[in-house]
Amino acid sequence: MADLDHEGGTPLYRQIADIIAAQIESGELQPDRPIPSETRMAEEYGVARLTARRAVRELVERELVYVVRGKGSFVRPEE
Amino acid sequence: MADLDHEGGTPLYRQIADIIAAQIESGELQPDRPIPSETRMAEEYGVARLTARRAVRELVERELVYVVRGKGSFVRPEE
DNA sequence: CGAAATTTGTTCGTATGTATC
DNA sequence: TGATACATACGAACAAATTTC
Repeated sequence: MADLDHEGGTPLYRQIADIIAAQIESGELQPDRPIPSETRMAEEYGVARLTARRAVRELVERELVYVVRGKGSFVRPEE
Repeated sequence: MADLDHEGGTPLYRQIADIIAAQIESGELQPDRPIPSETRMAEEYGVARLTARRAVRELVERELVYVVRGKGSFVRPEE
């Protein structure tokens, strides 16, 4: 699992964000349920925590995720 | 705010360092109080974090600032 | 009540690659 | 050729909120 392209074009954080986004849109990750923690994602995809963190930031900017400090990051429910 | 001269002569990092230095000398930034973080400065002046970092290095070389890893950069108190 | 574990938040430290002047 | 500057990425330290026991 979690084969990222370390070569050219797409940054790792965006690749990860795209994977999570797909899981949200497929319903694999459900509204108001947590997505994997930054630490978990870092392990999962073999990246640094900060890179996982950037992926989460991307998802927040895409309005797919909201974050609660000390608790986790969650799938944003539909309007 | 924070209009830097992207044209000729003075490097961006030195321009930023000069701005911070002026704020220190005016008392706007006080001894043992933090100066803006590298990330903050990067946003503020529209430069890369590494460029902000070079500005901080300049200030350290001028003995106006000291840096503590994981905490921040601070105005160096008078002798 | 408190201590520990988990999780996000923020900061500086470092390295590589690319582009521009 | 060298200095400047940007983007990405990993590492390390510290801080704060939350949960669990």
